[in-house]
Amino acid sequence: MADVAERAGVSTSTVSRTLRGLSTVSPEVRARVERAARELNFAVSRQAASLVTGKTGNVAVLVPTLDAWFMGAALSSLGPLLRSAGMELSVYLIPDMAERISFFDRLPARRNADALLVFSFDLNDKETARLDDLGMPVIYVSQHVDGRPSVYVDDVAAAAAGTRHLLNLGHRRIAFLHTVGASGFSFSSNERLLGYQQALTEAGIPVDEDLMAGIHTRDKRSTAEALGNLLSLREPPTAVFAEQDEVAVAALWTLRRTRIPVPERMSVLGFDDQPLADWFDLSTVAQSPKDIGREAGELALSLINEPDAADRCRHIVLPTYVIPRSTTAPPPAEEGEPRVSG
Amino acid sequence: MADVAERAGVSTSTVSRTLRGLSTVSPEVRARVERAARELNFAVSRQAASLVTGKTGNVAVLVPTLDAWFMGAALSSLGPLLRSAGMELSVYLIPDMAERISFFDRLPARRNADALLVFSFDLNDKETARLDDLGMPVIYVSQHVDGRPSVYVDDVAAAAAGTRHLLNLGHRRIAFLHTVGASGFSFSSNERLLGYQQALTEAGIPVDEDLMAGIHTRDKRSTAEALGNLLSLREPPTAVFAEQDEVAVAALWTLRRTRIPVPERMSVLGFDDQPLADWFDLSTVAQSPKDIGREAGELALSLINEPDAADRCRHIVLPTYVIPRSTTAPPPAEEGEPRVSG
DNA sequence: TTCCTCCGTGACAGCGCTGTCACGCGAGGG
DNA sequence: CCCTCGCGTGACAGCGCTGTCACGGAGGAA
Repeated sequence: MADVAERAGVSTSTVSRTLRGLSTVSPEVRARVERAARELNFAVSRQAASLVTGKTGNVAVLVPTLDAWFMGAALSSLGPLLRSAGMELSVYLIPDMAERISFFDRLPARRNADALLVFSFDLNDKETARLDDLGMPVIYVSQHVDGRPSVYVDDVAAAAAGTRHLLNLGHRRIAFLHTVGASGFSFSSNERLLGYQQALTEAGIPVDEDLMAGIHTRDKRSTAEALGNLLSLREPPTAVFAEQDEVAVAALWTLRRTRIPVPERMSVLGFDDQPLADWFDLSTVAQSPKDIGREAGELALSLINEPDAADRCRHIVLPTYVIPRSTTAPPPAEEGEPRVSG
Repeated sequence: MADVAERAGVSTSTVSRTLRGLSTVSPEVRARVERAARELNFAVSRQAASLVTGKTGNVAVLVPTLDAWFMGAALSSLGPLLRSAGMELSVYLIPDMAERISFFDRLPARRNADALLVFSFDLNDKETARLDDLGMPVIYVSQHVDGRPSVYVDDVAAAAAGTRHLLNLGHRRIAFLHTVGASGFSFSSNERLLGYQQALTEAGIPVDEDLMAGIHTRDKRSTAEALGNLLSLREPPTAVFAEQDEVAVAALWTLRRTRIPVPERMSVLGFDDQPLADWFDLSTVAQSPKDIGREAGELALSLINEPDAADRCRHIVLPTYVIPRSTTAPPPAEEGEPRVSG
């Protein structure tokens, strides 16, 4: 910066003021400084600046994985948003328990970010408390914690809506494919199961353990086995509600293979509305990770700029939509007169 | 840090030495300092440290998107690797041309990272030159630039191998589904097309323009249209080689819908070996983004630690494998006596 | 004219660390 | 017994910025 100052014939103070866009610089000096900076290919050091201002210009995100569609989509809207606010994005990828423990033990994000976005973790109280004294705004994304800013969809309501869609079509035996062991999504997962159960109960249909199967994502055998079990029940289901589109598509594939016509003999409903769902014309419950990412980013920026604002613990709940495509229809006639609605 | 020093009854120098793990600290003092640091919940400020050392402790990655399977997988191995080396990961997401221009104009990564990994961009000479005087090692990933360190698979050879697999099965009319307009992957895309053409030429089969179709990913109609064209040719193909698994799966789905049996009437070969490919039992040409990410990360770390090492412009070429699954088989008999091999 | 104000600018301290150098002390050799 | 050596420690400057304050000069009010 001293070089720029010398070249422009001004002090470093003036260079600093110019480069930060402060208004108390005369246009002519400003032009000179900007030219000098460009000629010398100069960029201010964030490190040095942050040492003085206390702001790092960084936003950290804590994610369990980047493999999942949800993360990619959410970060795709978050990244450009932060950049346009002049912020950098630091990613802390915590794929397993060992990394998780080490993260919460050492909290490497401390002092190295102005805000932290925690994605899709099912944190325990101790971990949440640890984040509380991180000294920066912490925003919970795709999950919610009382008294802390959170951005999420209401998975319970969404799953209940999906279930009601099937109920309204006339289904009475509805299976639920529950994902287990997928790193980082147990929070949503549990809520979706709950929503399914709530909707059934509300409709006066008993929750049947036999109709709920645990699936290991990324293991296609697991889906085939679960479907095999369901199809060999004394009273098999007429519809399958999968907690994730990937699982729904795997189910679709298995069903087509065994020549069970979808949706004539079996309805299939997914959750998420990934591009995958559109390809397979899969009926699904849609959420928008792009919107979630954007809202979370905006909330982060607002909390950074005014840490004492009223929305210090605001909850932003984003909508979901049931999207009927070609894989859901009324059950076969012998199952009872189908009702037409929803 | 002064607080820790006071609490431990030592100087800040000693605290610094202890926390950096330097050996010239007596065990007893080390223990005292570590306890004090833990009690005060102290973490060193990277900003301040980097001001002195000139090292930021950051590795920046430049990516065109995070939606793609490739990026997620590559970063999944890169992230933990960097963390275990005590480095942070900064992501620069450049989804469109405007962001790209602005990135190369302002080079925000300058002075804020110790190395830059450029993923899957097809950079022009000017952009490459701009990165050259960034003052840090720049590693090209999933692409290659002469004289610069690069980590990639040989897409030409891989596509040629895939094509030969189909040729060896006896196919003579092989279509190629070429992806166009997918942000950030044009480099690989072009090389794969080239490999397809090379293998055909080598086998003495003329390259037929009619057999090469451009597909827009994430637009299922585009695949259906392309297949429609291919199936209505005077001499339709007996095999389809898609440059990406996603497109191959879309093709598979369209073919199953139209009751064209795969692989009996039509073979389908993908490229990438995403989890998707395994689900659909799709034959494919496999690459391993995890390995690519890991190699790139290791190369970055080694260039950071010894910038003048011999591998300043090393090219690391990772292997690919043709994985035959259930979607490739010899063509129908009327097409000529199938040869059995490959 | 004199005083005051205000705008644009420069000088300088200091943010929190690290690297260097100097110092004290006990051990070992002459 | 003295000198040297080396280990463990402390003092201090300085990394590249920003924020504060002081200062000079132009312009308006008294």
